[in-house]
Amino acid sequence: MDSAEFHALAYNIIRQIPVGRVTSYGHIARLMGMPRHSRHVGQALKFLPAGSNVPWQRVVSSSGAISSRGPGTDGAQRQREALEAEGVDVAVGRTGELLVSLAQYGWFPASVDGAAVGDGDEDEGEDADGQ
DNA sequence: ATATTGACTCCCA
DNA sequence: ATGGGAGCCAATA
Repeated sequence: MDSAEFHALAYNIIRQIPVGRVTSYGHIARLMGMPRHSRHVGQALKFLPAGSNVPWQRVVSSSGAISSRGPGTDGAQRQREALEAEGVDVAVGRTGELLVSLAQYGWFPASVDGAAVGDGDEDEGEDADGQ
């Protein structure tokens, strides 16, 4: 698979995250059939062109924490605002760590439309969507 | 071509 | 529950 295809697939999945919900890099990678490419999902978001309809803000780490990619960047801050605007409650730690309750807003379907699940490490699980 | 980094995750102390 | 270290795959330097 090409990096461009990887990005496209990642975007395709991220676009399907419902409003008011968040998921993790690792899960997206898993849905793509590449559970070991968690970091590259974030990488793809970095390649994300402006104006795209990809809700990158709904993607956080597996701990539900928003990675503060640099003290001089406001990305994490904007991400929090965007999430709160969608109704997602974001907790802020002492040092400004942004935490989202995955138990409450986490969205982890076993598979999504257009996703290629099934590449080596595969452990099917029921939708943890506990609405 | 080799070394380092990165919007990560998991396991063990 | 928290903290530190190793594992991973690609992109960049």
